[in-house]
Amino acid sequence: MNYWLFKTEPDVFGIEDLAACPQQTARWDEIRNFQARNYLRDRVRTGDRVLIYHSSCKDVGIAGIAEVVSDPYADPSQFDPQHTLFDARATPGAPRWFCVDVRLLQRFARVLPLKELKREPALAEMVLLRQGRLSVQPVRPQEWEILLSMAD
DNA sequence: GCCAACGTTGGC
DNA sequence: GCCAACGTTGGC
Repeated sequence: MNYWLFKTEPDVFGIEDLAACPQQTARWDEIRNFQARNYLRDRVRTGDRVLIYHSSCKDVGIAGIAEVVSDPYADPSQFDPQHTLFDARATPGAPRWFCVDVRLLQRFARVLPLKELKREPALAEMVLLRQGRLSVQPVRPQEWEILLSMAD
């Protein structure tokens, strides 16, 4: 079982939107970055745990945790000519982009601010703090534990 | 809205 | 394959 951090813009789809979905479950799709795609396709599996991270918004930080409830499958949006993320180079036999389904496990009482993560020495090696612009990224088990204790 | 960082594209 | 130009992400 692996740990991940998924970024989302809450103005588009945030943790409150996930909470409002049937079974608090939604498709995590529209990933169009190769590094993120490779993690999704090759490493993310049913049962993995995910930090839901809110970006480009007022309260930037970790909003809660979710569980991956499907193995990766072809992101349907790549095949839809009406979709802004339609990819003419993708076919059902050779999809280029992938998604998974996630189910909300816990919405934190408060969004754990990015500012606090930056202050915590034990989190200095987090991918989130080391590399920008990666919407699906691995989280180390020890980082996961620290983050959950910080959220209490 | 600014702008730094970084990914992608395309000419050569 | 290099690298400049361009586009996007994302914090502030």
